Amino acid sequence: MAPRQERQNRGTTGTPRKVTIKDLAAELGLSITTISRALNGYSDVGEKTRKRVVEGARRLGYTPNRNAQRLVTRRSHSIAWVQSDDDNKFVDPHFVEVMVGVLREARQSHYDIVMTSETPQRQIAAYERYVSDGSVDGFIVDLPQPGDPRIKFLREAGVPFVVHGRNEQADDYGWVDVDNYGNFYNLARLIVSNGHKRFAFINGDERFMYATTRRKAVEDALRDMGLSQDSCLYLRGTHPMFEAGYQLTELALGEPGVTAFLYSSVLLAVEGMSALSRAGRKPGRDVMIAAMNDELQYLHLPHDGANMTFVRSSLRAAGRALVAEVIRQCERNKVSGTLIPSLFDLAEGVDPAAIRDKVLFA
Amino acid sequence: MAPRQERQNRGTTGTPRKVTIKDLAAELGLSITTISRALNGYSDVGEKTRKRVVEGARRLGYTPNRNAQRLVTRRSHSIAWVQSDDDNKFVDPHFVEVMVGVLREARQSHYDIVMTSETPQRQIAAYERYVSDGSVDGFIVDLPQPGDPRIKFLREAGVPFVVHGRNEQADDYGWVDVDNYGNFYNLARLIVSNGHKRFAFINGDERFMYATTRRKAVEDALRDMGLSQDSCLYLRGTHPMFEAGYQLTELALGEPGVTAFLYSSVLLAVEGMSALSRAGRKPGRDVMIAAMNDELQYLHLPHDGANMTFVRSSLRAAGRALVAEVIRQCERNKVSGTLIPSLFDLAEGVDPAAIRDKVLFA
DNA sequence: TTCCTTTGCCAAAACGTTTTGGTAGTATAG
DNA sequence: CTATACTACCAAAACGTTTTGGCAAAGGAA
Repeated sequence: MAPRQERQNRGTTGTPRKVTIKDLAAELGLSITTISRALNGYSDVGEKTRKRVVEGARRLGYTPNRNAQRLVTRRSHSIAWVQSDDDNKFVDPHFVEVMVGVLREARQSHYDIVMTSETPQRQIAAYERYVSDGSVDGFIVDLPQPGDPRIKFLREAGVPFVVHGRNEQADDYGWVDVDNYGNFYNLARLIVSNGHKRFAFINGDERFMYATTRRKAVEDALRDMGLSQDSCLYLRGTHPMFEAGYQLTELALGEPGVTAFLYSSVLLAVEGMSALSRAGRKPGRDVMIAAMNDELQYLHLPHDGANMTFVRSSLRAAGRALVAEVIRQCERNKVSGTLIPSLFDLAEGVDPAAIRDKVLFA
Repeated sequence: MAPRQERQNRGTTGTPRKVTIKDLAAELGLSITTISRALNGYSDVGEKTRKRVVEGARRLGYTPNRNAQRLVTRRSHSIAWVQSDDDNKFVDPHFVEVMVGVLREARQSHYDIVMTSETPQRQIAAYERYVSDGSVDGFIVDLPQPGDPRIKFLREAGVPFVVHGRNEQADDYGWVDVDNYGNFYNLARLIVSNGHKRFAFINGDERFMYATTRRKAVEDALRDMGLSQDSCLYLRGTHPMFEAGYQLTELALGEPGVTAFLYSSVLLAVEGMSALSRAGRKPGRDVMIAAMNDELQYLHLPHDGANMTFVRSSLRAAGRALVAEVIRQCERNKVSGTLIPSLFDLAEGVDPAAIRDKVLFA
């Protein structure tokens, strides 16, 4: 019978074997238990010993093997962000903006973000895989739709996740969102109270909740003010929102009596501006322009941007909040919603009387 | 100093215990060895048995625990992409374009992409952590600079990695790149051979290799044609390239004798176009416009885009190649460079005589 | 003195896989 | 007939940690 051999490094690479907790224990004449507990800050390790361990780890270049930690603690300290690879999602600057926040917060919290793209048909399969193979602790879900199957799946799986936005079942899960309803309700009132009899509302893609919520808010505002729905020329964009701003603005210019424009994104508004200026309309003088401003980093507002009225809210902040919430769930099993603050930036001469709260959220 | 923690007891989660290989073995009356080997396609498992195992796994919903696999195989099937969080990187559409390719290829190859952002100072520390804790198999490196410390570190660590671009030590590592030198050499010759005595070259940020390589290519082309370096009005942009295109084009318009414009990115070119049209210059008639076209998905070329001359190359393809290369290194330990093909799209009336190869790479 | 805490350390049992080195049993060759 | 090869399975070791349940030694209280 062959004696048990000490198995060595399998690979034929020249890289030296990594130093393990066992090596460090041998070097210091301590048990691996003590090494582990010293490095993890437990109180049953003497102060001198802890110092020795920390110093020894530094000297030998010891880093705990994360895969072993993951196996025994059943925690990966990673969260998955599954993207829908439909050829459009990624080129949306709104998405990139959220990503900056997500990555920044994850780094500060010592979590990893595992990014994947999957075709729309295989989305659920991707979630299923990550849930059952234990490679992540939680999930970020994007752009929820009504009755979103991803949310259904994750809820039933009983795994931590957070949604950027709210659909009709938002009581049942953790989310991060801006006050779409309140903001657009206020914007519609603001436009009307500034004397405009008819305005165009150029919305985002109605497949997504944020757009349907905004539409309803505007409709409700009109109704509450006793106005006909016809006061609003409603135009819906597609996702993402490039080009639509220009074309839909041109279209609206052909309609009679439209003196104000409400855009679902500053991106649309900027495109609309060039259609307006081409048509010889001047914002702040001939027409009123209002929009949701998501603080897209790369977008340089035109010089006459001061003539637009914005509800401003940071998508980066939303990204950070997403990660913070899902980590909270991972570590404390508590689910909550987070409303991202919004501010009104009024163009010169605009009367704020109709706005219920100038600062919606502090 | 981290606060000391007391002993923890494992919380009683509500979720049911996951089914392990042991459960499946017990269910089927087989050893865990056989289960493992059956599912991993080894030949020493009978065909009937394999069927039974696969079917049983499906029935019980068994998925191998990825963390256990990672521990024992020393393979994570993940690759890290460490971003430099300098507030600008992410908003660059070029980056997003690469990302689409990276994520797509990773999915198809069953690898995960672990994305992190780190401040420039802490970059190396991030690489160090990932190298030593075993959580990834390889790395993607972006936007190399001359003497890039990240490349130095990864080479010395002896770990698989691939660089998008080449610096002066490109023989020593795997890379994916476009033929920056050849393309810009040809573009400069093309401009001159079409009769232009003086042209503006609006380049990217010279901190990065792609920009310095392009500059050298243009200089060499002028020298090889026996022309003074003064034939080229050289203007450098910063990274990323928003706004610069407009301003630098305006600046160049103030210089005498400039009849052609060479842009390092189609993004700059589009911005330059509006400066040109504002100045009443018409591309294809008064001025010649040439640019590198990275096929940015979201960028809609203006209607008169047909009057520009492009070298076209897909950043998505580059993203895919990056992942393919690093996986190749992980699995076969072989390092190689990949040149992404480029095509010339000539504007109407442009004489291609000066181009050494119309299709640089097939 | 005796008894009870507290302090500081440790051996061993997990965690869930893959891989090694087998061994019966059957088929094939000589 | 025996020797050999192949087929189909398995027990146990290993991967590198964390956590459990200890146990001596020292200190304090009675």
